[in-house]
Amino acid sequence: MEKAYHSIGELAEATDTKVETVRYYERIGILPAPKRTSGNYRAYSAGHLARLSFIRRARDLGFTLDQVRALLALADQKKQDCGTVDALAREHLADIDRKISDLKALRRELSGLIGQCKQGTIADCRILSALSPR
Amino acid sequence: MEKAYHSIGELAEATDTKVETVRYYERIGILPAPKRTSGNYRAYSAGHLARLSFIRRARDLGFTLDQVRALLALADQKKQDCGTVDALAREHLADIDRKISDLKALRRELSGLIGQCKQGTIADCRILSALSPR
DNA sequence: TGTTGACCCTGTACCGACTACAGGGTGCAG
DNA sequence: CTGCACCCTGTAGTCGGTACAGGGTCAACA
Repeated sequence: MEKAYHSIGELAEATDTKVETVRYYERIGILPAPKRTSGNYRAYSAGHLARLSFIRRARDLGFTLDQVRALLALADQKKQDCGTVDALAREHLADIDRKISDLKALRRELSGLIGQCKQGTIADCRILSALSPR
Repeated sequence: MEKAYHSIGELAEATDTKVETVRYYERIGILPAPKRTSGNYRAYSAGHLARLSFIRRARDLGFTLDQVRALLALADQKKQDCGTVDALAREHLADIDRKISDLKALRRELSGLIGQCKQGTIADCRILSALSPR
């Protein structure tokens, strides 16, 4: 049988989170405060583990904590249609696409600059002049 | 003839920066404090404009303020070989490549989830279950 | 039984790179 | 001379944590 409760350290390790971060999530109200042991240690249930896993995974996917809050709120009130969730994800995908194309533009620009300074002095460094006011 | 001095608002507009950000740059010592008018307004020279343009452009390209500081220090002490600058840029390019591939992986994952929830209820939403503990 | 040492507690301050006021002063046009 | 846009300083807030300081708890081992 599974252990009924987990310490904060176990929870943190299981979800690849720092202990301080778990406490931070509790403080900002995204992870409910668990029961305490007689020694005042936090005692987390499987539900806490599930919720923290959800939060971490969504964070890994780049959702902000506010978006995670929204997703959790939706998940909590079941029986609604999940178009809202889909819309949230689509919006997020559009953000990601924007970032990717920005980074690609940046990459092109920067890689064009590299390797042009092999023996020059700062005075005629192409990277610095590319960054200088046009 | 060009105007000799610029107000903080003009400088900000010319470099697409917020006025508060310009003051912030001065406070952290990356943009030198300009002369003041009799009314205690900041009066920026063309040199300030050039330096701020440099900072903003480097920031747009994703350099941190610390990296910008390093670039400015190099640019200031001319006549050195610019291999250092080149190395800094190469390092940065590697960062960009990492970011791009991370985002692409994320994109794949997220776009696989989207569009699977057309008529379901939250109870069987694939996005939510993909986020739930495995 | 006593003492290590790993873990836990609270509270607060800090990070980067800004952003947003509050509460006041300046400068110019009508 | 009044109104308004702009400027000043100083401080606090944003996001998502991270890093202590200064203590308490617990289990194992001598």
